[in-house]
Amino acid sequence: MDLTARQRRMLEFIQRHVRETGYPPTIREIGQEVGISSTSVVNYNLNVLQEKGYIQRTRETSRGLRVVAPRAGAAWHPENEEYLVPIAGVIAAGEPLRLPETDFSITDYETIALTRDILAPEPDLFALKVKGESMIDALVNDGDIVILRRQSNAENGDMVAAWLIDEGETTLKRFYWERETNRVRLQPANPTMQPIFVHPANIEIKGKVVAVIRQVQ
Amino acid sequence: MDLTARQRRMLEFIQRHVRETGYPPTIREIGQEVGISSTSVVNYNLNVLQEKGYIQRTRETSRGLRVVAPRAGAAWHPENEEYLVPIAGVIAAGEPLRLPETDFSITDYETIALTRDILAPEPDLFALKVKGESMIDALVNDGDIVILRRQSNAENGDMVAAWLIDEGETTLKRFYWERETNRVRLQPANPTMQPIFVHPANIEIKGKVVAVIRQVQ
DNA sequence: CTTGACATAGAACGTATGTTCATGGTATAA
DNA sequence: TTATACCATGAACATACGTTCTATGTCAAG
Repeated sequence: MDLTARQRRMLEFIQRHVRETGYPPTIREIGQEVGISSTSVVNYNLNVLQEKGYIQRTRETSRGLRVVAPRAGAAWHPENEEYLVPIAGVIAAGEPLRLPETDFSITDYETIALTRDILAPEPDLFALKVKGESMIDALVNDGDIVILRRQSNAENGDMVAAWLIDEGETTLKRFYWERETNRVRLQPANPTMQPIFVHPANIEIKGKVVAVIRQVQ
Repeated sequence: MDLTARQRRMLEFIQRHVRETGYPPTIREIGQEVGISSTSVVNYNLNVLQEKGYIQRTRETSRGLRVVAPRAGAAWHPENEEYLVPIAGVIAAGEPLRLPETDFSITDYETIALTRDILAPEPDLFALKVKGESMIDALVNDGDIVILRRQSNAENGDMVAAWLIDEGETTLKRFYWERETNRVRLQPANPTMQPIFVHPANIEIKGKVVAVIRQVQ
């Protein structure tokens, strides 16, 4: 499912052209940029890009192109600065955090649009809606939306969404591995609250929190 | 510098078309949408729109259109979903909240771009950066960005930014006026914390909190 | 070697689409 | 009234642009 160098250049040029002019390039413009003299070759490669899911085409329509989600996670709207993050589900203290095994694409989920001012776009972003008031110690309340980067490990100080296996609990805390005692300290964001300590084998990290959005009332 | 109803519909259709398909419409597509049978009329009105600064055109280019900002200082660019909110300053417990007397424009301040998914755009929105950990009872921490609507009154249940005159303190709390005792209860968002009670004359409401954005780490 | 899948080139074709022109209606001001 | 600016119509035209067809080259599998 990989792209050839040519196809990658074509894809990047299409995105750049849309960003700079406001409309997609023609077959001939793409050919000129990438160094293809034949329109049929460009057309052929555009069809390949479409089959691989990178673009959508509209038949017999000039500039009938659009770049769609190139891969799972965050996806750009080429025409503007904002981008989409899939809302993968709900996070609640008592429930396991069930995420799709494979990469999930924005086409399968509700999404929330973010801007670069809020968070730099990157692959593997997803969002969760908070249910219940159990995350208040992380300064996160019912209804808040947390944006996470999918990863299964963490560095000290990261705010992570983790599943505590023995307790059967999902939690949002700052992660600190204490080497000397080989235990993990999970520190609430609220400095007035006490940390909890768990064994490294008892924790399953689901992702790193990179932003929180609260819509008041 | 005003637009006719037709021109406004054309502009809106162009924006919608770009948003939905990824490329601008043709002259004929615009005509069909707006109810103009003649391509020259559409062309004529497109030129008017261009002269008035609402769009840019590229000659002899199919779909060579782009919607641009209708005028400098406008709060949002019609071609994308995002819009700008001025960051008016800093909010901290110990400091008075000094806001400009007159309406302030985004040209005079740093801004943060938001999307409609986060908050519906409206006039009189502004943002404040939180300094210090004194607002933790409102589930707002150092570095968070709160989005407010400028208003000097509040309804019961609103989360407001208020200045407590006697105490010389700024605070973020939910506002409840208790008619029987004629006092105002300011309720922390964190349900484990206790409310405070103030006399109505002792409170100066600066705005209503409509969203909170946290960039973690 | 032959076969077939894949990538490329060039040219011819049809149509989608912007441009232009001749014409006319409706206002408002002189 | 006449003049003028503005807004609209429909048709003809030129070309920008997607589609298709034939031909060629490469490479791995049989």
